[in-house]
Amino acid sequence: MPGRRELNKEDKRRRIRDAAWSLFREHGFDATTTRAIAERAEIGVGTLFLYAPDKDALLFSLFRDELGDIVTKRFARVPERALLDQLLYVIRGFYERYAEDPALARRFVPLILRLEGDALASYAALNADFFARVGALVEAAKTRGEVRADVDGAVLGVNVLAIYAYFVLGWLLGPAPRVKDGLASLKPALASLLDGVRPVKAGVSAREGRRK
Amino acid sequence: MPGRRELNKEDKRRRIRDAAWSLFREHGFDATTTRAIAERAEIGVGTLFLYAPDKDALLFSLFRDELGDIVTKRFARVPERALLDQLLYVIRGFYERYAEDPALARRFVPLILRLEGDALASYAALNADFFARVGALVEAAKTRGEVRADVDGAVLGVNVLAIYAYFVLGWLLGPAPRVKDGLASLKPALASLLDGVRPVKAGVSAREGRRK
DNA sequence: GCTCAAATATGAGCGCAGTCGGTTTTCCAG
DNA sequence: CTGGAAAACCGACTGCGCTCATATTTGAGC
Repeated sequence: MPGRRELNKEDKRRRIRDAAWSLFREHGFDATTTRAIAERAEIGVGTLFLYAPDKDALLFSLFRDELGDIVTKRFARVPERALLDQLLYVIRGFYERYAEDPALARRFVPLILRLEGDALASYAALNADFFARVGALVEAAKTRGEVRADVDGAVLGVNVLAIYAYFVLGWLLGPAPRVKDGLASLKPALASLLDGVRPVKAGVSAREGRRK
Repeated sequence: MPGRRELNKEDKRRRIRDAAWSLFREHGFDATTTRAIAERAEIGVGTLFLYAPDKDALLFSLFRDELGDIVTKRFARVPERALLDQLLYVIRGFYERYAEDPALARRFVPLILRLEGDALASYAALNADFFARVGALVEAAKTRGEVRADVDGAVLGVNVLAIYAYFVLGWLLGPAPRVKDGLASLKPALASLLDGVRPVKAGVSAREGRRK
């Protein structure tokens, strides 16, 4: 049962998030001062740093929360189609979000490589959730006969994320990333990964089977 | 013919490099102030920023130069053995260097994702040089019959770097990276990549051929 | 050797992120 | 309702990265 204290904190958290997103969008990450964020959120500077250990961590948590929401929402509405299409449906959510704020996204991604302690743990949890959900899709695909029964869903999840990460990185670092282009280059790579786990029909290799 | 002006600049560059490495090693990147670097290099703070656009760029250029040297030196002494061993000989140079300063290396790697302008160009040049040298090794391996004649050496170079990057990243982000562990996990991945380009002997697949 | 413009060097100063000792708000036991 | 402890908040302050107006050094032309 949340008391006044917890409600106030929740409200401040919301105001900080809104203030930070709007200012980062208006002026960019570097040109936005922590004072300006505090002012728009109607709190003192000192208070801001009670809610985020530093400015980088603030940006990181903004994106991490949204990516978490995207995972939840997209997996809840996964289309009843082939595994590849299901994966692309989820991943499209990431691409669309990044494309909304490409400059901020470019600032966000390198932060992942510098995570430590709690922030690392929270990101790892997000990743683990993603793996598990991909694993569930893979299991369902097995019952449909799209994937060999002996494939480990969790391992496949890791591979999917690795390939996604590699492509989204190249896409983000390039000039003016467009969702369409990003998905177009990712799709064949994922398709090739999934080809490797398709059940092999007698006398026909997985790759040839797909071409039919 | 270098005049006094050029000699002075070269000397300052050297002093800055030495001062920065020693201080970064002693106190870490964040705890080292630009004032301290300038003082140990016996120059003014303002002068330091004539030689590096900012503190991050300074760390970046230190590592980039050393990695460039490693590429040159290691490729000059590549052993006359199988392609995989040659690649691992070169890459071991990177692992050993990173292992010397793991904390600084962790700070360095994310900087690569934020490169722009001249710094990006200089890093791209380093990469291109690496690809070309790997390409030369691949060509030599072709004449020895280790690699199929139709394989594009440059493309293989890109793949080698991609796999290396993936593994070195995971290794660096883990606790207390040891050279032995890093190479042990990288080796099978590279071996698998090279298996894919081995000449196929009649009636024996590349992978089975390797197992003999 | 002297002159002077261009190149190079300098450190006081500025704006920022982040801290910390003091203040206010919240909660609950009595 | 009240006392007081704990939690939350605050903004003046600190120390840092980086700038820029000024000073110094260099070397070509004479």
